[in-house]
Amino acid sequence: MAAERYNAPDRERHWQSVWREQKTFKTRRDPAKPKYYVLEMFPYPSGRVHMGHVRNYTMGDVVARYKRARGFNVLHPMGWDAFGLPAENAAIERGVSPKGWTYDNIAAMRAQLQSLGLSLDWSRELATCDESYYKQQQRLFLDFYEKGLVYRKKSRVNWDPVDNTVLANEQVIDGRGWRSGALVEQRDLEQWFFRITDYAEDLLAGLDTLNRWPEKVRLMQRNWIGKSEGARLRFRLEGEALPKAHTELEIYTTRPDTIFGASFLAISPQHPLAAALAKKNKGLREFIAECARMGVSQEEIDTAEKRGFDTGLKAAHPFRAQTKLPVYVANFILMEYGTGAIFGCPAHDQRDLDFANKYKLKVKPVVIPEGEDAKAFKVKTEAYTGDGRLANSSFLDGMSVEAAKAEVIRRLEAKGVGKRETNYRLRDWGVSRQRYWGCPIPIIRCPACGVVPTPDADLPVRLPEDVDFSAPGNPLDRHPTWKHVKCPQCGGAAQRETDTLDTFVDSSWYFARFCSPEEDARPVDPEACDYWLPVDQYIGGIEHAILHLLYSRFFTRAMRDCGHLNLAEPFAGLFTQGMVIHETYRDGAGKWVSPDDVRIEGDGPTRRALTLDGRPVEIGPAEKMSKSKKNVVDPDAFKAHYGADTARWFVLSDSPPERDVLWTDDGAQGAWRFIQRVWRIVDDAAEKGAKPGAPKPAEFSAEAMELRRAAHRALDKVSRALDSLGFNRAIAAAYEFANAFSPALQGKGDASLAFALREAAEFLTHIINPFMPHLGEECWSRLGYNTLLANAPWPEADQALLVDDTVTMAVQVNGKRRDELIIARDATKAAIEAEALKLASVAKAIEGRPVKKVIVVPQRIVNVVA
RNA sequence: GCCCCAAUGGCGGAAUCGGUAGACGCGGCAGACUCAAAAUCUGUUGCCUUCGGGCGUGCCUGUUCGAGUCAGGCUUGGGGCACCA
Repeated sequence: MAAERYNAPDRERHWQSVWREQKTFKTRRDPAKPKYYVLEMFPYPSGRVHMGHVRNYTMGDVVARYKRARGFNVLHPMGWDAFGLPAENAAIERGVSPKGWTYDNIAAMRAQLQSLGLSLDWSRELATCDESYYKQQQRLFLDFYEKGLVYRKKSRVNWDPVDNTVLANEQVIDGRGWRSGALVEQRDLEQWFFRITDYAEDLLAGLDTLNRWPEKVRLMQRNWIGKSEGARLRFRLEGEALPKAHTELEIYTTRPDTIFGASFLAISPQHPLAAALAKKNKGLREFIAECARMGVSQEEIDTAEKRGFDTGLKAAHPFRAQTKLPVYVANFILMEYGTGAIFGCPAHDQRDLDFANKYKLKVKPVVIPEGEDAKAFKVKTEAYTGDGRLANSSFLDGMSVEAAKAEVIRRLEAKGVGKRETNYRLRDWGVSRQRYWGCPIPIIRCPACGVVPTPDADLPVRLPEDVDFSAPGNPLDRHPTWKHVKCPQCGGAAQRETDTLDTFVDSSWYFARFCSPEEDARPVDPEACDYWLPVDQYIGGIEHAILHLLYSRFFTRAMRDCGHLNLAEPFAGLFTQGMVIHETYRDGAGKWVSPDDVRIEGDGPTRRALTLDGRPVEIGPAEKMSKSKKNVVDPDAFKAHYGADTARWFVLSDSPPERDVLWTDDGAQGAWRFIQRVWRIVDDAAEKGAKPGAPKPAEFSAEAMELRRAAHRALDKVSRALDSLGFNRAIAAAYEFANAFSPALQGKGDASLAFALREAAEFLTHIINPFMPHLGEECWSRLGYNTLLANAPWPEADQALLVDDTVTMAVQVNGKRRDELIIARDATKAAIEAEALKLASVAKAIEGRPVKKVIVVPQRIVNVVA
């Protein structure tokens, strides 16, 4: 009887309802089983699931289902990164409430994700905008405050004039806001900060332990933390204009060895000394104002000239008091790094050299490259930053750079004018946002008592829902009553903090909350976290390599230090997945055209695209699917026709998961054909094969043996591929295995073949199941089981069946392949050599020359050297 | 400018250790089934060739019996950081 076509959409609805009714994926703590926590970065509830989501969540689901079959107690939860600007923009543009808009989107996306058949424990679902979630986040904020990890300071901030909010340094990309793309301005504002810099060294050292993270991400974090080792030292200042409070100037350098090459000092325009001097110096005032106007865009920084203003002050060299160095205010010195002041050594630093050349300052080489003469070595326009020997440097002469650094620091410390210091590029994390749709900062400011934490009994500090978005700025600040409260300490009139927390705070601990989402008395249940954490496999986009992953690492440490958790690193394994891309199309007028409105004709060089009514379309490069370029394939429409399994299978086939995958209609068709093929194979094998639990025959026919070998080999290959997240390789092995069924299904086998057919069909079902779980259940059922495949253990491959009795070895002559040799697996080297030399093809290639040597690598290769 | 990664047929990509390059998929070609189409199945598919063979993993050197894989030097593409002292 011919199999009916597999009706994917229908069967998928069926199996999803079975899983839901049986609560198949509800997870409980079970100390008897090894745990495995697999997590995909939770989505922002934009309202629609796109193919990128499908790929991301399918990867996690394959891992979750595979580990589950392998006997692990798997935690695989889902939630929503639900605070953020789009909800406010929707409120402004369409007059809807941010809360209503967000929860509607969540409902829509939940339904879409559920139709993908993901093995998620939906009972743990959370949204960061849930009161139950942000209540705990407010507790954490206050715990951090208590612990000294939160502080308030007036600071120069990155202000996004489009989104009307402050951005963290991490959120400024090329001088523009990461969301709005607007040119970022500098403003002075009172802001809340997390002391992430307290953990700079620990965050850096911890990277070395993360051996299941991509090296690329670790490197990016290492660079971001930006450790540099050097020295801080004080110069005595003199000069008529010298303000009383500034008789000394502290600078930071990573090259203390070049101290004798110093020819000037330079301070930032924002340095307190500059401000003090400017009070009595109009020219300097103007210079500083000019520097402040300088843009922060990439282009402006690149083209900006090194400029300085001579303050007239002189600084005494710490080791040569008679040497007086001029002190400049210079536009290239950052107040935020080191001490906001440097000594300039033009010979060995390019910026210092450019500056010195402009202002005709001395350029004295003090590090001489190997093989150069100290007297003859000159630096003109290229600074020498390499290694060498010290010269023109008093007590340092002849030393290596390393030795000189140590010696200078030793002497500075002995004189009490300097010390060794390590600096980090990493700055504290500014978390205040002047926005409505975020977690309120649970702080009250009282004119009498100052900063007062909101008492625990008053948490959560709820967001008011009667807010007005008609004017720009923060609706919380404008709200008639919300911010007015009584001071919890003195009872007097006080005000709430009206800023909300950066949404990156929300995503910095959600992975821990998933371990005990019902917990109300505290942010997390430490016992639950001890069992589930760390996340064993975290999966998400490379775009979070720095921000989210660094913040989460910081949060885990801070939570540990507040007694909530017992670990430092939240994510033991990290995988960054590639995007789903699609060709782009444009019509004659240059307008983007959707793939749905394009017909492709021809192939290779003659391949061309036309609109449905026959007008020519230009084919552009494959790019990330985006609405603006119209190159999107809608998962819902695709699923309705081909089912979720087809989409799941296709987005993981072809390309390695860390790389982009190109969506093509032909490729998707291929996945669809394969689903039908698996169904036919299993249906056929269920018909012709043995019944479930049939005894294993004592003898197998050659045909049966071949199928069994293919089955066990495929199982082994897929298992190993999945262990290393090689989804595309696992899929290739599945295809290869499916190809092996043909001979067995065509012939009229004996009982041993019937057994082999059942075994192979079961293996195929197990193998495809993590990718196509609905088809998996359908096949499992067709094979005669009334249990769920989702609960069935992964089969074990029989090692004895993985190897053949004979092997095919390549035979080379002088490194060139000339022939093959089929020989017993356990043949001795001598036997292999003898057989190889008997080959006519070998004799021919040798052309009568004497054989000098024969290299035999058993089971692999023979190389005859003549 | 500094740092990192990649490059394999018409296309996406395979190739635990240095050991038969091109698994698997897509596309192409040929055939079977069919009145025909769809669907399915079978075979074939790196390039050149005087049919002996020759050449092939971005380019050039090197190490080795043997290099996609290791080393040195380039080229091109992608990514990260960037006035960080």
